[in-house]
Amino acid sequence: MLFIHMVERNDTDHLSTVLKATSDPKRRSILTLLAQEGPLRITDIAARFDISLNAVSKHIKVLEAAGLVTRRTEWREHLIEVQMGPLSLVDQWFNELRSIWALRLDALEAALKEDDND
Amino acid sequence: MLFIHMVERNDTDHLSTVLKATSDPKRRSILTLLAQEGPLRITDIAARFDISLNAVSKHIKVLEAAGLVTRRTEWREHLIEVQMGPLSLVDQWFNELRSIWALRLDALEAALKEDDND
DNA sequence: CACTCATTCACCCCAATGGTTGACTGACCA
DNA sequence: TGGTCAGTCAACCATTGGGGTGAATGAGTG
Repeated sequence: MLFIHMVERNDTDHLSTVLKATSDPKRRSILTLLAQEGPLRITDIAARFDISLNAVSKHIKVLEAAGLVTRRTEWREHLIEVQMGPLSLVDQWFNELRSIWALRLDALEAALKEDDND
Repeated sequence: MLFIHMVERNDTDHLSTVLKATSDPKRRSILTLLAQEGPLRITDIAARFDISLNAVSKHIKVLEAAGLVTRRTEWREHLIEVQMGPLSLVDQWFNELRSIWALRLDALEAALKEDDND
């Protein structure tokens, strides 16, 4: 089983991890870079940003834990690839929140209409 | 001008703030509560969760800074109301990332087809 | 003016985060 | 086997973050 480190206790935790991972501008830049250039090595990523190799390595680990990135160790290099999957977890939660909110407004509106009839 | 504290230096910062604000499970719970029950006082919110009034006050400030919540000081109470607006900022960024990614895949596919013709 | 209630402020605590440097592992090359 | 390159580990530092307590503010109410 690959991606063991990506498994989370529950969805709430995973959602938190994804949101936190994307909340850092540098990590978002990394994701964008990977999206446009395809799989890259840690070293390549470090070269683009004014950041130490070590710092990039840590960022990648955070993204990896969120499942936003996977690692393909090929040859002696680690190829890092972006993954869009986890984003839908966020979409899902947002839409849930929005629908809960809309539901309440609908009920409120209905109640007001009811009031009109009195 | 209302919502001065909500104004951010730039969109990137605002996006980070929104993502960070939503990355905390307790804050997400607060947002959900507000979505289903409508505007509530800080005290009301604190009563639902096993958390001090002070902690809630801090969370609200974080959500407020992200624009995910607004405060209507009515009477002697602060009514906190959820705002869906900032969520679309995240949607937007996600969709941008996805389209950058898709674009690269399309180009790759085209290149492969080109290769077939040789 | 005194009292109460809602919220914030000022600190303190501790855990986590982003960053650094320097040493280490592991794979390939000569 | 010695060298070089990719990446991680370990230790450290400064900052932030979530939480708590107790005092202060500020707007009603009596």
